[in-house]
This record gives sequence, C-alpha cells and structure tokens, in this order.
Amino acid sequence: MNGIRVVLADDERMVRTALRVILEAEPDMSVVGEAATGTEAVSVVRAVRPDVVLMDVRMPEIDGIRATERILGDGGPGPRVVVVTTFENDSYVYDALRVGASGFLLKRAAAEDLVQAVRLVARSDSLLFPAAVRGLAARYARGQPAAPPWARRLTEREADVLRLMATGLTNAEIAGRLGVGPATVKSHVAGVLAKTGVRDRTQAVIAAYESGFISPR
Amino acid sequence: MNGIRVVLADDERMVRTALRVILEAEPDMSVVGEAATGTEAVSVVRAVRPDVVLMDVRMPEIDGIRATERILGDGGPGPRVVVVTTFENDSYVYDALRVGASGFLLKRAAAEDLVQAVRLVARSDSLLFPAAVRGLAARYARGQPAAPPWARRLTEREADVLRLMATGLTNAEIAGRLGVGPATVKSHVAGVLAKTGVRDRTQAVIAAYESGFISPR
DNA sequence: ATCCCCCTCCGCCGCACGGGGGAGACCGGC
DNA sequence: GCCGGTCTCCCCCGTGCGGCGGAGGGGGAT
Repeated sequence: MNGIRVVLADDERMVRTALRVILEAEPDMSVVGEAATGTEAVSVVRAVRPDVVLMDVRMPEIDGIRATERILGDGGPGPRVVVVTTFENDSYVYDALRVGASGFLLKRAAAEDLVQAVRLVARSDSLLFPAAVRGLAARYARGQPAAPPWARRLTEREADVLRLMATGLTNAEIAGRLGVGPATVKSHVAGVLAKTGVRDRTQAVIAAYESGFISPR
Repeated sequence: MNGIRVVLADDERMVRTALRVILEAEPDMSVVGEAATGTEAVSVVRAVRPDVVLMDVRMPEIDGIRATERILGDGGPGPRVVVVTTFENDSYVYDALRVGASGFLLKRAAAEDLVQAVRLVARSDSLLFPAAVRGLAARYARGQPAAPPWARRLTEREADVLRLMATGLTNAEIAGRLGVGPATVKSHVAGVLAKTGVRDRTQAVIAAYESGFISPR
C-alpha cells in the first residue's frame, strides 16, 4: 500500500484525533505517526519518513516553525510540511514560508479542503496557500522586498518564468521579456516543472492557480 | 457582514422578483435595491452602493449599457456590473465589455449559475464571461474589429474538452476519458482555441480560470 | 579555498501540439 | 427537401516543447 503517509504534529490530542479520523477516511492516506511537541515531531519524522507533515504552530519545547526548519534542514528530499494554525492573522504565515513549508492551512478549514491540500502537496509538490491567507502572505512579502518566500523551492528566476508562463507566453516571448536567451528560459522552465512535479507548462500554470501562487483577476 | 449586496435592474417586475427569490435563498446574499429603468438603476446604485449589479440590457429611458457606463464612470471602486440579456448573439456583449462590465449572463442561465456568477464577481473580481467571448474582450479593448465567429459559444463537447484541458491532460488522455479518438479531441481543441481567440492550450486554460469558466479551490 | 547553488547558454532529439485541409453521419429547423 | 450545426475521424506538416547531457561564471557559505 503506497498511499500518502502523513505525520500529525499537534499538542492537543483531540486535534490529532480529529485529523486522523479525517485522513484515515481517505483510501489513499494513512497516518503513520503523531507528535505532541516540536522535538517529538522532528524525531518522529526522521524515523518514519512520511510524505506529508501536518504541523501545528504552537507546540511545547520548540514550535512548529522551528521544527519545520530542522526537518527540512536535514537535506535530501524531505517531506512536504503543511503548517496548520488557528488564526489567520498571525505572523507565522511568513515564517512558514521562510522555512520552506509547502502549504498553510487554517484549523477551521473544511475536512474536504484538508484532504485536498494533503493530496495536492503530496502529489505535485505545489505550494499550497489558500485564499484565506493569500493577502496575508502578500502583505508580508511586500514588507520584505528582497525575500520572496517561495525562494526555498522555486528560485527567483524560476518564479519570474512561472509568472510569465501563467500569462500564456511562449519560451521565446519570456526570453524577450526577461532579456535572456531562449535556452536560459528553457532551463528555468525545466526547473519549474521539476520542482512542481508536473509534466508540462499547462500543468505548471494550473498548479500556479490552484496553489494561489497567482490568482485570477 | 450582510454578505453580498446586490441591486437588480430590469424593467420587468417578474424578472426582478425571480432574481430576488433566487438570490435571497442564498445565505450570503441580499438584494438591497431594485430599478425598473436605466436612470433609476444609476440613482439606486449611487444611493445603496451595492457589491454587484445585475443589469438588464433593454430598459426604458436609457439602456443597461449606458447605465453601466455612468455607474462605472463615477470613479472610485464601483460595483461589479453583470449584464444580463436574453440572446447570446447579442451585439450588446461587445458593448458590455467596452463599458467595463464584469460579467455577462444569459437570462436562461440556471439559478445555480446565477448565484455562482454573483459570488464570483463579488469575491474575486473575476471577469465572468462565457469563454467564447473572452478573446473578444482583449481585441475589443485594443480597438480592433471583433470578428463575429468568436461570439459563438462553446459547444457542450468543447466545454468538456476545455474542462479536461484545465486539469492538465494531454489530447490523448482526454480522448481516453471521453471515449473518443485523439483526432476528435484535436478537433474540439481547435474549436476551443478558435472560439476563445487564444493561441495554445495553456492560454486556453488561463482563459478558463480568468473567465470563471473554472475556478481554483 | 572549496563546495554548492544559481544563472546563463549550447546541441540533440523525440514528440505532442496546432494549422489547414477535408469527410461522413446525425439531427433539427426552415 | 435542403441546410446549418455538431460530433466523429482522417491526412500532412511545421514547430514549440520538454528531456537529456553538458559547460562556464558568479556568489554565498563554512
């Protein structure tokens, strides 16, 4: 059975139980570990090597952000970390982005959204930031002009290329816009496809929309 | 938080009543004003400042297009105007685009589509047009003569294909899903591209998102 | 000083894609 | 009856795309 292996990290048992019930109801998911503290989360993840970690922000010992940082700092292909929090107006959003989280979810999100989110980050390696926190993320991003949060996965240039891809331009046209050669654009496109785990530019654009990387007017 | 505030402008009382019933059934919408003529629409909108205006085209005194023009010409963040008409091959489509309407709906649209449309334009400021007329928008904005063939709506099959395109499938995969040959899919894709006035499948998917034909989670 | 990542570019190659034709069948309307 | 629209499928053909492997330079990290 090679479903999506998930680890839950939350200090409240009831929350973990609720998440477990939701996820175990899906045929393609299984919860392979739980943690009640940040340090526990790190060790559990290192032990069971899950595909996705649902990481609460507020936890004893070390918080979810630091735990995420350590997990993703291990090197190699780490799990996708989806940061879960209660309040949408807290600054953890930016921190989550900075340390390389793949997604951000609110605890009040519908169960359906939760499983969809897990599936998306597990499958396509997309960045997943729902509409609820998009404005927030953008606000923080504006406050820190030189620190595009997505740099963890997509490089700055790759992000540029993806944005232009999402306007329907060809590689040659993107090259013209960026003032580089077509071969360079091809390289960046290849990078985007690899990092987002999709097949072609069309799927990349879809992922950009679905993840909130860009949003419709 | 009264939800989405809507003004109805239509010279037929029954139509207004029908729309009101449909919209009031939604917990997140409320009809805050009605108008039976174009001039009335302008004054009502200025008075109640709604989020969305459902604007009939044919109305006494001044028509819906001119009324829309005046409303959106007021400056500042005006409401989203969705132009409603009976016929789809109406030349009013172009006029609606020109004066800055946010959407275009047919009166025979299902109630479900109506509320979805209102919600969409209110929430995301999307342009809501049948994919068929999207290419027109760009060309018309550039001041170029709009070619009539594009005003034709997508056929049911073409809509199916577009939806599948927007999930990132190749032509061959779409063919498999629909149980037809690859050549058939190519035909439908060609139809979609022609009618939406775009160049390739990626732009078609973008148009689908931007037009509200499909929407991200 | 060394390593690693990023940006830049090169060639080759297979293939999906899209344009431009067309054709037969069905169905509804004039 | 005929015609217009839709759905189905066929051909050829050019090309943009994406995978592959490589290369050189710059800059940050340790």
